[in-house]
Amino acid sequence: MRLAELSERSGVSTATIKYYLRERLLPPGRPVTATQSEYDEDHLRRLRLIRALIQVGRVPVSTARDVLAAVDDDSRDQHSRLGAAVEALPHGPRPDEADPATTAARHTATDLLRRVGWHFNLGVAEHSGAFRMLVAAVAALHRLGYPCDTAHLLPYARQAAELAVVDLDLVEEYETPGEQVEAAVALTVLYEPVLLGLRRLAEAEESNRRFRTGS
Amino acid sequence: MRLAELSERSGVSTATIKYYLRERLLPPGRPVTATQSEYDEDHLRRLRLIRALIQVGRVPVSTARDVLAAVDDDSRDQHSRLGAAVEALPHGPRPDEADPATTAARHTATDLLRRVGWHFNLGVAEHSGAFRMLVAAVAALHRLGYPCDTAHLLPYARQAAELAVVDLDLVEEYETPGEQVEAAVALTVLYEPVLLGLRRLAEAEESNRRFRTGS
DNA sequence: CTTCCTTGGAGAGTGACACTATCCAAGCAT
DNA sequence: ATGCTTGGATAGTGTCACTCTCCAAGGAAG
Repeated sequence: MRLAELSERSGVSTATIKYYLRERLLPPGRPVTATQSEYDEDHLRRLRLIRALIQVGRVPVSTARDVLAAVDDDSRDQHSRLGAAVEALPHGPRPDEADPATTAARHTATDLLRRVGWHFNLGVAEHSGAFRMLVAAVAALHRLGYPCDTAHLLPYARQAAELAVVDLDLVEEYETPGEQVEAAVALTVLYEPVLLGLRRLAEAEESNRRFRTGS
Repeated sequence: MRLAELSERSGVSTATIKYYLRERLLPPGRPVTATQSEYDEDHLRRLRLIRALIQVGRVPVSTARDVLAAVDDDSRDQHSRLGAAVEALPHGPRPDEADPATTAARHTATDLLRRVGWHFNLGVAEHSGAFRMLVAAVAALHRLGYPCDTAHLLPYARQAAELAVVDLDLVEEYETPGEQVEAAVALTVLYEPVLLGLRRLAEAEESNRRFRTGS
Protein backbone atom coordinates (compact mmCIF):
# COMPACT_ATOMS: atom_id res chain seq x y z
CA MET A 1 0.00 0.00 0.00
CA ARG A 2 1.02 3.64 -0.49
CA LEU A 3 1.40 6.37 2.12
CA ALA A 4 -2.15 7.62 1.57
CA GLU A 5 -3.65 4.19 2.24
CA LEU A 6 -1.41 3.65 5.29
CA SER A 7 -2.66 7.00 6.56
CA GLU A 8 -6.30 6.13 5.94
CA ARG A 9 -6.12 2.70 7.53
CA SER A 10 -4.26 3.92 10.62
CA GLY A 11 -6.06 7.21 11.09
CA VAL A 12 -2.71 9.04 11.18
CA SER A 13 -2.17 12.00 8.81
CA THR A 14 0.38 11.61 5.99
CA ALA A 15 2.33 14.57 7.41
CA THR A 16 2.68 12.77 10.74
CA ILE A 17 3.68 9.49 9.08
CA LYS A 18 6.35 11.34 7.12
CA TYR A 19 7.52 12.83 10.41
CA TYR A 20 7.78 9.36 11.97
CA LEU A 21 9.71 8.11 8.92
CA ARG A 22 12.08 11.06 9.23
CA GLU A 23 12.55 10.36 12.94
CA ARG A 24 13.19 6.67 12.15
CA LEU A 25 10.28 5.53 14.31
CA LEU A 26 8.82 3.73 11.31
CA PRO A 27 11.12 1.80 8.95
CA PRO A 28 11.07 3.11 5.34
CA GLY A 29 8.86 1.37 2.78
CA ARG A 30 10.15 -0.63 -0.18
CA PRO A 31 10.94 1.92 -2.95
CA VAL A 32 8.97 0.99 -6.05
CA THR A 33 9.87 3.99 -8.21
CA ALA A 34 12.14 6.94 -7.53
CA THR A 35 9.30 8.81 -5.83
CA GLN A 36 7.02 6.13 -4.42
CA SER A 37 7.32 3.40 -1.79
CA GLU A 38 5.26 0.38 -0.86
CA TYR A 39 4.18 -0.27 2.77
CA ASP A 40 2.82 -3.55 4.19
CA GLU A 41 0.84 -4.86 7.15
CA ASP A 42 3.91 -4.77 9.38
CA HIS A 43 4.17 -1.04 8.82
CA LEU A 44 0.51 -0.64 9.77
CA ARG A 45 0.99 -2.69 12.93
CA ARG A 46 4.13 -0.80 13.89
CA LEU A 47 2.37 2.50 13.27
CA ARG A 48 -0.47 1.51 15.58
CA LEU A 49 2.07 0.54 18.25
CA ILE A 50 3.81 3.90 17.85
CA ARG A 51 0.53 5.76 18.27
CA ALA A 52 -0.37 3.71 21.33
CA LEU A 53 3.03 4.37 22.93
CA ILE A 54 2.94 8.11 22.21
CA GLN A 55 -0.72 8.92 22.80
CA VAL A 56 -1.79 6.46 25.49
CA GLY A 57 1.61 5.76 27.04
CA ARG A 58 2.76 9.41 26.81
CA VAL A 59 6.18 8.25 25.61
CA PRO A 60 8.22 11.01 23.88
CA VAL A 61 9.03 10.44 20.22
CA SER A 62 12.79 10.15 20.73
CA THR A 63 12.21 7.65 23.55
CA ALA A 64 9.80 5.60 21.43
CA ARG A 65 12.54 5.32 18.80
CA ASP A 66 14.94 3.87 21.37
CA VAL A 67 12.30 1.47 22.70
CA LEU A 68 11.44 0.18 19.24
CA ALA A 69 15.12 -0.14 18.33
CA ALA A 70 15.58 -2.38 21.39
CA VAL A 71 12.49 -4.42 20.42
CA ASP A 72 13.94 -4.98 16.93
CA ASP A 73 17.44 -5.86 18.11
CA ASP A 74 17.77 -9.49 17.03
CA SER A 75 21.29 -9.83 18.42
CA ARG A 76 20.11 -10.35 22.03
CA ASP A 77 17.88 -12.87 23.80
CA GLN A 78 14.40 -11.81 24.89
CA HIS A 79 15.29 -11.09 28.52
CA SER A 80 18.02 -8.69 27.45
CA ARG A 81 15.87 -7.08 24.74
CA LEU A 82 12.97 -6.65 27.13
CA GLY A 83 15.27 -5.13 29.71
CA ALA A 84 16.73 -2.68 27.20
CA ALA A 85 13.28 -1.71 25.88
CA VAL A 86 11.79 -1.09 29.35
CA GLU A 87 14.94 0.74 30.43
CA ALA A 88 14.50 3.08 27.44
CA LEU A 89 11.02 4.06 28.64
CA PRO A 90 10.70 7.40 30.45
CA HIS A 91 11.11 7.29 34.24
CA GLY A 92 10.51 10.90 35.14
CA PRO A 93 13.17 13.25 36.49
CA ARG A 94 16.17 11.70 38.25
CA PRO A 95 16.10 12.20 42.03
CA ASP A 96 18.00 15.12 43.53
CA GLU A 97 20.98 13.41 45.19
CA ALA A 98 21.80 16.55 47.18
CA ASP A 99 18.53 16.20 49.08
CA PRO A 100 18.73 14.08 52.26
CA ALA A 101 15.16 12.90 51.55
CA THR A 102 16.57 11.14 48.48
CA THR A 103 19.15 9.28 50.54
CA ALA A 104 16.48 8.18 52.98
CA ALA A 105 14.22 7.11 50.11
CA ARG A 106 17.06 5.10 48.58
CA HIS A 107 17.50 3.23 51.84
CA THR A 108 13.76 2.57 52.06
CA ALA A 109 13.67 1.24 48.50
CA THR A 110 16.74 -0.97 48.90
CA ASP A 111 15.34 -2.38 52.13
CA LEU A 112 12.03 -3.05 50.41
CA LEU A 113 13.67 -5.01 47.57
CA ARG A 114 15.55 -7.10 50.11
CA ARG A 115 12.44 -7.78 52.18
CA VAL A 116 10.33 -8.76 49.22
CA GLY A 117 13.05 -11.03 47.94
CA TRP A 118 13.87 -9.42 44.60
CA HIS A 119 17.51 -10.36 44.66
CA PHE A 120 17.95 -9.86 40.92
CA ASN A 121 16.91 -6.25 41.33
CA LEU A 122 19.04 -5.87 44.42
CA GLY A 123 22.10 -6.83 42.48
CA VAL A 124 21.47 -5.55 38.99
CA ALA A 125 18.65 -3.06 38.81
CA GLU A 126 19.41 -0.61 41.58
CA HIS A 127 20.64 1.72 38.90
CA SER A 128 17.63 1.11 36.67
CA GLY A 129 15.17 3.80 35.64
CA ALA A 130 12.33 2.04 37.45
CA PHE A 131 14.30 2.10 40.70
CA ARG A 132 15.10 5.81 40.25
CA MET A 133 11.42 6.50 39.59
CA LEU A 134 10.54 4.73 42.84
CA VAL A 135 13.21 6.62 44.80
CA ALA A 136 12.13 10.01 43.42
CA ALA A 137 8.49 9.39 44.36
CA VAL A 138 9.32 8.12 47.86
CA ALA A 139 11.62 11.12 48.38
CA ALA A 140 8.81 13.51 47.38
CA LEU A 141 6.49 11.82 49.90
CA HIS A 142 9.16 12.16 52.59
CA ARG A 143 9.62 15.86 51.83
CA LEU A 144 5.89 16.43 52.23
CA GLY A 145 5.90 14.58 55.54
CA TYR A 146 3.78 11.64 54.43
CA PRO A 147 4.72 8.25 55.86
CA CYS A 148 6.27 5.97 53.29
CA ASP A 149 8.55 3.39 54.86
CA THR A 150 9.22 -0.24 53.99
CA ALA A 151 6.20 -1.44 55.95
CA HIS A 152 3.87 0.87 54.01
CA LEU A 153 5.30 -0.16 50.66
CA LEU A 154 5.33 -3.91 51.26
CA PRO A 155 1.67 -4.52 50.32
CA TYR A 156 2.16 -2.55 47.11
CA ALA A 157 5.30 -4.53 46.28
CA ARG A 158 3.58 -7.86 46.93
CA GLN A 159 0.73 -6.87 44.64
CA ALA A 160 3.22 -5.82 41.98
CA ALA A 161 4.82 -9.24 42.21
CA GLU A 162 1.44 -10.89 41.68
CA LEU A 163 0.69 -8.64 38.72
CA ALA A 164 4.07 -9.46 37.16
CA VAL A 165 3.17 -13.16 37.18
CA VAL A 166 -0.11 -12.43 35.35
CA ASP A 167 1.69 -10.14 32.90
CA LEU A 168 4.44 -12.62 32.09
CA ASP A 169 1.90 -15.44 31.67
CA LEU A 170 0.23 -13.29 29.02
CA VAL A 171 3.55 -12.65 27.30
CA GLU A 172 4.44 -16.33 27.22
CA GLU A 173 1.34 -17.09 25.18
CA TYR A 174 3.15 -15.71 22.15
CA GLU A 175 5.32 -17.91 20.02
CA THR A 176 8.39 -16.09 18.78
CA PRO A 177 10.83 -14.04 20.89
CA GLY A 178 10.06 -11.03 18.68
CA GLU A 179 6.33 -11.25 19.39
CA GLN A 180 7.03 -11.79 23.08
CA VAL A 181 9.21 -8.71 23.39
CA GLU A 182 6.72 -6.54 21.50
CA ALA A 183 3.91 -7.89 23.68
CA ALA A 184 5.90 -7.24 26.84
CA VAL A 185 6.54 -3.62 25.86
CA ALA A 186 2.96 -3.01 24.76
CA LEU A 187 1.53 -4.61 27.90
CA THR A 188 3.99 -2.81 30.21
CA VAL A 189 3.13 0.59 28.75
CA LEU A 190 -0.58 0.17 28.01
CA TYR A 191 -1.54 -1.51 31.27
CA GLU A 192 -0.13 1.44 33.21
CA PRO A 193 -3.12 3.72 32.48
CA VAL A 194 -5.36 0.71 33.13
CA LEU A 195 -3.86 0.27 36.61
CA LEU A 196 -3.97 3.97 37.41
CA GLY A 197 -7.53 4.33 36.12
CA LEU A 198 -8.71 1.35 38.14
CA ARG A 199 -6.99 2.67 41.27
CA ARG A 200 -8.67 6.06 40.92
CA LEU A 201 -12.06 4.42 40.36
CA ALA A 202 -11.51 2.15 43.35
CA GLU A 203 -10.57 5.16 45.48
CA ALA A 204 -13.68 7.01 44.38
CA GLU A 205 -15.77 3.96 45.29
CA GLU A 206 -14.08 3.57 48.69
CA SER A 207 -14.28 7.31 49.39
CA ASN A 208 -17.97 7.25 48.58
CA ARG A 209 -18.43 4.27 50.89
CA ARG A 210 -16.70 6.04 53.79
CA PHE A 211 -17.51 9.72 53.42
CA ARG A 212 -20.86 10.02 51.71
CA THR A 213 -23.22 12.18 53.68
CA GLY A 214 -26.49 10.41 54.42
CA SER A 215 -28.86 9.45 51.57
CA MET B 1 10.02 35.12 55.32
CA ARG B 2 10.83 36.91 52.05
CA LEU B 3 10.87 35.52 48.53
CA ALA B 4 14.61 34.85 48.65
CA GLU B 5 14.29 32.74 51.81
CA LEU B 6 11.28 30.87 50.45
CA SER B 7 13.38 30.11 47.39
CA GLU B 8 16.35 28.92 49.40
CA ARG B 9 14.32 26.72 51.74
CA SER B 10 12.34 25.10 48.91
CA GLY B 11 15.13 24.82 46.36
CA VAL B 12 12.95 26.59 43.78
CA SER B 13 14.36 29.67 41.99
CA THR B 14 12.81 33.06 42.72
CA ALA B 15 11.94 33.41 39.03
CA THR B 16 9.93 30.18 39.16
CA ILE B 17 8.20 31.17 42.41
CA LYS B 18 7.19 34.45 40.78
CA TYR B 19 5.86 32.44 37.85
CA TYR B 20 3.76 30.30 40.20
CA LEU B 21 2.44 33.42 41.94
CA ARG B 22 1.51 34.87 38.56
CA GLU B 23 -0.24 31.65 37.58
CA ARG B 24 -2.12 31.62 40.93
CA LEU B 25 -0.65 28.25 41.92
CA LEU B 26 0.73 29.83 45.07
CA PRO B 27 -1.38 32.34 47.03
CA PRO B 28 0.24 35.80 47.32
CA GLY B 29 2.17 36.69 50.47
CA ARG B 30 1.09 39.31 53.00
CA PRO B 31 2.27 42.71 51.66
CA VAL B 32 4.47 44.35 54.26
CA THR B 33 5.58 47.37 52.27
CA ALA B 34 4.72 48.55 48.77
CA THR B 35 7.47 46.36 47.30
CA GLN B 36 7.84 43.44 49.71
CA SER B 37 5.68 40.58 50.95
CA GLU B 38 5.90 38.13 53.81
CA TYR B 39 5.52 34.35 53.25
CA ASP B 40 4.94 31.71 55.93
CA GLU B 41 5.28 27.96 56.49
CA ASP B 42 2.03 27.30 54.65
CA HIS B 43 3.51 28.86 51.54
CA LEU B 44 6.57 26.63 51.86
CA ARG B 45 4.43 23.54 52.29
CA ARG B 46 2.22 24.47 49.35
CA LEU B 47 5.25 25.15 47.20
CA ARG B 48 6.66 21.70 47.98
CA LEU B 49 3.31 20.15 47.05
CA ILE B 50 3.28 22.10 43.77
CA ARG B 51 6.78 20.87 42.91
CA ALA B 52 5.85 17.29 43.75
CA LEU B 53 2.72 17.45 41.59
CA ILE B 54 4.53 19.01 38.63
CA GLN B 55 7.87 17.22 38.73
CA VAL B 56 7.02 13.79 40.13
CA GLY B 57 3.35 13.62 39.17
CA ARG B 58 3.91 15.25 35.74
CA VAL B 59 0.82 17.40 36.26
CA PRO B 60 0.65 20.46 33.94
CA VAL B 61 0.76 23.85 35.65
CA SER B 62 -2.76 24.88 34.63
CA THR B 63 -4.08 21.53 35.88
CA ALA B 64 -2.23 21.84 39.18
CA ARG B 65 -3.96 25.20 39.69
CA ASP B 66 -7.38 23.57 39.28
CA VAL B 67 -6.44 20.68 41.59
CA LEU B 68 -5.24 23.02 44.33
CA ALA B 69 -8.30 25.23 43.93
CA ALA B 70 -10.48 22.16 44.55
CA VAL B 71 -8.37 21.22 47.59
CA ASP B 72 -8.88 24.71 49.04
CA ASP B 73 -12.61 24.90 48.36
CA ASP B 74 -14.07 25.03 51.87
CA SER B 75 -17.65 25.17 50.64
CA ARG B 76 -17.88 21.39 50.01
CA ASP B 77 -17.48 18.26 52.15
CA GLN B 78 -14.34 16.15 51.78
CA HIS B 79 -15.83 13.55 49.47
CA SER B 80 -16.91 16.21 47.01
CA ARG B 81 -13.63 18.13 47.27
CA LEU B 82 -11.61 14.97 46.79
CA GLY B 83 -13.71 14.04 43.80
CA ALA B 84 -13.26 17.46 42.22
CA ALA B 85 -9.51 17.46 42.86
CA VAL B 86 -8.94 13.99 41.38
CA GLU B 87 -11.23 14.80 38.47
CA ALA B 88 -9.06 17.85 37.72
CA LEU B 89 -5.97 15.63 37.38
CA PRO B 90 -4.85 14.80 33.83
CA HIS B 91 -6.32 11.62 32.34
CA GLY B 92 -4.61 11.51 28.99
CA PRO B 93 -6.33 12.02 25.65
CA ARG B 94 -10.05 11.29 25.48
CA PRO B 95 -10.88 8.10 23.56
CA ASP B 96 -11.77 8.32 19.88
CA GLU B 97 -15.51 7.64 19.89
CA ALA B 98 -15.52 7.05 16.13
CA ASP B 99 -13.34 3.96 16.61
CA PRO B 100 -15.28 0.70 17.15
CA ALA B 101 -12.46 -0.44 19.48
CA THR B 102 -13.53 2.36 21.84
CA THR B 103 -17.12 1.13 21.91
CA ALA B 104 -15.93 -2.39 22.68
CA ALA B 105 -13.59 -1.07 25.37
CA ARG B 106 -16.44 0.89 26.95
CA HIS B 107 -18.52 -2.27 27.17
CA THR B 108 -15.61 -4.15 28.72
CA ALA B 109 -15.05 -1.42 31.30
CA THR B 110 -18.74 -1.11 32.21
CA ASP B 111 -19.01 -4.87 32.57
CA LEU B 112 -15.91 -4.87 34.77
CA LEU B 113 -17.35 -2.25 37.14
CA ARG B 114 -20.55 -4.25 37.45
CA ARG B 115 -18.72 -7.50 38.12
CA VAL B 116 -16.43 -6.04 40.73
CA GLY B 117 -19.37 -4.40 42.46
CA TRP B 118 -18.46 -0.73 42.11
CA HIS B 119 -22.01 0.49 41.89
CA PHE B 120 -21.15 4.06 42.80
CA ASN B 121 -18.91 4.22 39.78
CA LEU B 122 -21.46 2.47 37.59
CA GLY B 123 -23.97 5.16 38.36
CA VAL B 124 -21.92 8.29 38.79
CA ALA B 125 -18.43 7.94 37.45
CA GLU B 126 -18.87 6.48 33.98
CA HIS B 127 -18.22 9.96 32.68
CA SER B 128 -15.22 10.51 34.94
CA GLY B 129 -11.71 11.11 33.68
CA ALA B 130 -10.45 7.91 35.32
CA PHE B 131 -13.06 5.90 33.44
CA ARG B 132 -12.12 7.55 30.15
CA MET B 133 -8.44 6.82 30.83
CA LEU B 134 -9.32 3.17 31.37
CA VAL B 135 -11.41 3.03 28.19
CA ALA B 136 -8.72 4.69 26.06
CA ALA B 137 -6.07 2.22 27.26
CA VAL B 138 -8.28 -0.85 26.77
CA ALA B 139 -9.20 0.41 23.28
CA ALA B 140 -5.52 0.77 22.38
CA LEU B 141 -4.90 -2.81 23.53
CA HIS B 142 -7.85 -3.99 21.41
CA ARG B 143 -6.52 -2.18 18.34
CA LEU B 144 -3.16 -3.90 18.75
CA GLY B 145 -4.88 -7.27 19.06
CA TYR B 146 -3.90 -7.94 22.67
CA PRO B 147 -6.50 -9.69 24.81
CA CYS B 148 -8.06 -7.40 27.38
CA ASP B 149 -11.54 -8.51 28.38
CA THR B 150 -13.34 -8.43 31.71
CA ALA B 151 -11.75 -11.69 32.84
CA HIS B 152 -8.23 -10.34 32.22
CA LEU B 153 -8.97 -7.10 34.03
CA LEU B 154 -10.68 -8.58 37.08
CA PRO B 155 -7.49 -9.40 39.02
CA TYR B 156 -6.20 -5.88 38.40
CA ALA B 157 -9.51 -4.40 39.59
CA ARG B 158 -9.54 -6.53 42.74
CA GLN B 159 -6.02 -5.43 43.57
CA ALA B 160 -7.00 -1.81 42.97
CA ALA B 161 -9.85 -2.26 45.45
CA GLU B 162 -7.42 -3.60 48.06
CA LEU B 163 -5.03 -0.71 47.46
CA ALA B 164 -7.85 1.80 47.84
CA VAL B 165 -8.58 0.46 51.34
CA VAL B 166 -4.93 0.92 52.33
CA ASP B 167 -4.86 4.40 50.78
CA LEU B 168 -8.04 5.59 52.48
CA ASP B 169 -6.87 4.18 55.83
CA LEU B 170 -3.79 6.38 55.48
CA VAL B 171 -5.92 9.40 54.63
CA GLU B 172 -8.17 8.88 57.64
CA GLU B 173 -5.19 9.21 59.99
CA TYR B 174 -5.35 12.96 59.44
CA GLU B 175 -7.53 15.15 61.59
CA THR B 176 -9.11 17.95 59.61
CA PRO B 177 -11.00 17.62 56.32
CA GLY B 178 -8.47 20.02 54.75
CA GLU B 179 -5.52 17.83 55.73
CA GLN B 180 -7.40 14.73 54.56
CA VAL B 181 -8.12 16.16 51.13
CA GLU B 182 -4.55 17.38 50.68
CA ALA B 183 -3.25 13.97 51.79
CA ALA B 184 -5.61 12.18 49.41
CA VAL B 185 -4.43 14.24 46.45
CA ALA B 186 -0.75 13.90 47.36
CA LEU B 187 -1.06 10.15 47.93
CA THR B 188 -3.10 9.61 44.76
CA VAL B 189 -0.56 11.41 42.60
CA LEU B 190 2.69 10.44 44.31
CA TYR B 191 1.90 6.76 44.78
CA GLU B 192 1.34 6.40 41.03
CA PRO B 193 5.07 6.41 40.16
CA VAL B 194 5.61 4.14 43.17
CA LEU B 195 3.13 1.61 41.79
CA LEU B 196 4.51 1.82 38.25
CA GLY B 197 8.11 1.59 39.43
CA LEU B 198 7.35 -1.43 41.61
CA ARG B 199 5.52 -3.13 38.73
CA ARG B 200 8.46 -2.63 36.39
CA LEU B 201 10.89 -3.94 38.99
CA ALA B 202 8.63 -6.93 39.65
CA GLU B 203 8.45 -7.62 35.91
CA ALA B 204 12.22 -7.45 35.60
CA GLU B 205 12.53 -9.88 38.50
CA GLU B 206 9.94 -12.27 37.03
CA SER B 207 11.43 -11.99 33.55
CA ASN B 208 14.84 -12.81 34.96
CA ARG B 209 13.37 -15.79 36.79
CA ARG B 210 11.79 -17.17 33.59
CA PHE B 211 14.07 -16.20 30.75
CA ARG B 212 17.59 -15.97 32.11
CA THR B 213 19.94 -18.10 30.11
CA GLY B 214 21.88 -20.55 32.28
CA SER B 215 24.34 -19.29 34.94
C1' DC C 1 1.23 14.21 -25.61
C1' DT C 2 -0.38 17.35 -22.42
C1' DT C 3 -2.44 18.66 -18.29
C1' DC C 4 -3.52 17.67 -13.73
C1' DC C 5 -2.99 15.19 -9.46
C1' DT C 6 -0.39 12.43 -6.23
C1' DT C 7 3.81 11.00 -4.07
C1' DG C 8 7.84 11.19 -1.12
C1' DG C 9 11.51 14.05 0.68
C1' DA C 10 13.23 18.26 3.04
C1' DG C 11 13.06 22.57 5.60
C1' DA C 12 10.73 25.92 7.99
C1' DG C 13 6.83 27.23 10.81
C1' DT C 14 3.28 26.59 14.76
C1' DG C 15 1.30 26.38 19.27
C1' DA C 16 1.60 24.66 23.79
C1' DC C 17 4.33 24.43 27.80
C1' DA C 18 7.44 25.50 31.69
C1' DC C 19 10.17 28.18 32.77
C1' DT C 20 13.93 32.21 32.51
C1' DA C 21 15.89 36.73 31.65
C1' DT C 22 15.47 41.55 31.58
C1' DC C 23 13.55 45.92 33.20
C1' DC C 24 11.92 48.92 36.45
C1' DA C 25 10.64 51.66 40.43
C1' DA C 26 10.41 51.35 45.37
C1' DG C 27 12.69 50.45 49.48
C1' DC C 28 16.42 49.01 52.86
C1' DA C 29 21.31 48.94 54.41
C1' DT C 30 25.88 51.21 55.05
C1' DA D 1 24.26 59.20 48.93
C1' DT D 2 24.92 54.80 46.99
C1' DG D 3 24.49 50.35 45.94
C1' DC D 4 21.86 46.06 46.54
C1' DT D 5 17.47 43.55 47.00
C1' DT D 6 12.55 43.09 46.27
C1' DG D 7 8.28 42.28 43.80
C1' DG D 8 5.79 43.04 39.55
C1' DA D 9 5.39 43.00 34.58
C1' DT D 10 6.92 41.81 29.88
C1' DA D 11 9.27 39.39 26.70
C1' DG D 12 12.31 35.67 25.42
C1' DT D 13 14.07 30.57 25.44
C1' DG D 14 14.24 25.70 24.52
C1' DT D 15 11.66 21.56 23.82
C1' DC D 16 8.24 18.91 21.77
C1' DA D 17 5.06 16.99 18.45
C1' DC D 18 3.50 17.90 14.90
C1' DT D 19 2.03 20.73 10.50
C1' DC D 20 2.76 23.51 6.43
C1' DT D 21 4.93 24.69 2.24
C1' DC D 22 7.65 23.74 -1.47
C1' DC D 23 9.64 20.80 -4.97
C1' DA D 24 10.71 17.51 -8.74
C1' DA D 25 9.44 12.99 -10.35
C1' DG D 26 5.75 9.89 -11.66
C1' DG D 27 1.40 8.16 -13.03
C1' DA D 28 -3.81 8.98 -14.91
C1' DA D 29 -7.38 10.98 -18.05
C1' DG D 30 -8.56 12.82 -22.25
